[in-house]
Amino acid sequence: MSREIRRTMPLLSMSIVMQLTELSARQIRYYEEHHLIEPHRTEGNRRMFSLNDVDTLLEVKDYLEQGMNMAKIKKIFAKKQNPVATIDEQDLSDSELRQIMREEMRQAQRMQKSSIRRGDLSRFY
DNA sequence: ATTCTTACA
DNA sequence: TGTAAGAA
Repeated sequence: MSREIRRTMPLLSMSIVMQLTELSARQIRYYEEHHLIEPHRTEGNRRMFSLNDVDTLLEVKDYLEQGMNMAKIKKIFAKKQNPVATIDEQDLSDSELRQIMREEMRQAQRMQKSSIRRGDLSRFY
């Protein structure tokens, strides 16, 4: 199974993601409304999150804890998807840009160090 | 028992 | 953002 599939496969319930991220259901749903994540839905309309969703939420949480508002966070993710086209150099300040880069590094480390090994998910159930 | 949507002190 | 209400 490719790594891409493992990270996008929808397998985490709301309650589990709440524990993993320490965010409230209200917050998680709110960030979804703002298109920061797009969890899959089950037949019963329940949200199913992927490991990528969890990583994104953790990144959002970091920005939030540093006092950033939704507007700025949305710009950050927008730029992450479109690094060239609509770049307004004055959109984000230099200090904000540096802050973003720090989070990117932190994010990159999480991707490497915390690889989910066989059996690891069992403790969540 | 859990999660979903909608609405609001 | 929290929380309550009603539905699924």
